[in-house]
Amino acid sequence: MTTPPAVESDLGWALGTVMRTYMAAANDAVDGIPGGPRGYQVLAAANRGERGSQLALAQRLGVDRTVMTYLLDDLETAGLVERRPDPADRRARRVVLTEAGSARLCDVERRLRTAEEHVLGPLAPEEQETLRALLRRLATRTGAHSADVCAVAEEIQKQDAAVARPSR
Amino acid sequence: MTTPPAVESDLGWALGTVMRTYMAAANDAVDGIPGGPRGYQVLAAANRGERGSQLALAQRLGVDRTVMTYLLDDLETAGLVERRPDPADRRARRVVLTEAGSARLCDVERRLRTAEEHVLGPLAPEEQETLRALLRRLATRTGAHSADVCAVAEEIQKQDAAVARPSR
DNA sequence: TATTGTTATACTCTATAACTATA
DNA sequence: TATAGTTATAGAGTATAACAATA
Repeated sequence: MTTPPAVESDLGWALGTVMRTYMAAANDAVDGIPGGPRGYQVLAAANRGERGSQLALAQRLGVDRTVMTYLLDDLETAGLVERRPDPADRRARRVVLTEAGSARLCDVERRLRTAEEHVLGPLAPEEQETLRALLRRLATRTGAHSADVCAVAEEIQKQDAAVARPSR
Repeated sequence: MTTPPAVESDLGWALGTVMRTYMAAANDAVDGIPGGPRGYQVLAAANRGERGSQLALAQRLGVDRTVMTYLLDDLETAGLVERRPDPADRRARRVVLTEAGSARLCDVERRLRTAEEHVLGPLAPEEQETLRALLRRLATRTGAHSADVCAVAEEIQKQDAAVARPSR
């Protein structure tokens, strides 16, 4: 009835707050890049030579494929990327970095490193590395089979049933 | 010129991916609550008895104060909270939980715990606790003086100058 | 004059559906 | 028939500005 034991790890609030702080810093760092942080991530993917389709790229960034079209339109207009026909599949396009895009990416990555250091600033260096590693593992794992939402829903319903039965 | 050393800790991508995964699970868990995850956080704040203004609450959640109005409208319509006049300041309103709101909050918190466990599932128990602790510290710290964006911008400009000078 | 909260309006972002061209 | 990509339209979410009440 009083304050409950400590339900308050409040992962949601912490994640959201850190995310907002990071987004504010990142938005500042990628200022001028069409599409903001996402535009940067497209540039980074193109630089890595990831030759997946636009669809695959969109899924990795967690956006709709139509959004990717607009994003690439803007990046192409800005002269940072080019869409070239894929010789293997004439439906698909390959996204490649222009020289200007490459230079811009290099510049932005430096700014982003600075921004990240500020966001993680409150933690000790080894703690920063721990956090990065944990988040990275979580992201790659959950990214792999991202449709576990169904499993969660099922388990919740099971619990609902279990709770509804005895205590009422 | 080749792949750079390892700029690829890619904090931004990892944070974004984990955030999306969590949001998907949380949206499911708070299904039915007006305003979704934010509605829940308002309930949780009200339950804690945080008697700050709507404005303060909005800032904590990182939303505009006008959004808070709509959010509270919906929560009040659903009979989960009430707006009562603040005796100390007749401009302000106090947000208090109704009995139904309290019950609903209890239910949702159980669902959220389950969802969180699934999101953090890929990590070992002690790693989960480490991640929670690190995020919490980061959130409270950065939340405290959240306007450090200016400091970041300044430092970036300094670096821009330093980079532009010698290598060009 | 500054601040809390509300309302109305406008804008941005995103998804939906329909279309073209390839496979 | 199914898929990659584009386009147009509609919708949700959000911010902006103007307002009333109070400090």
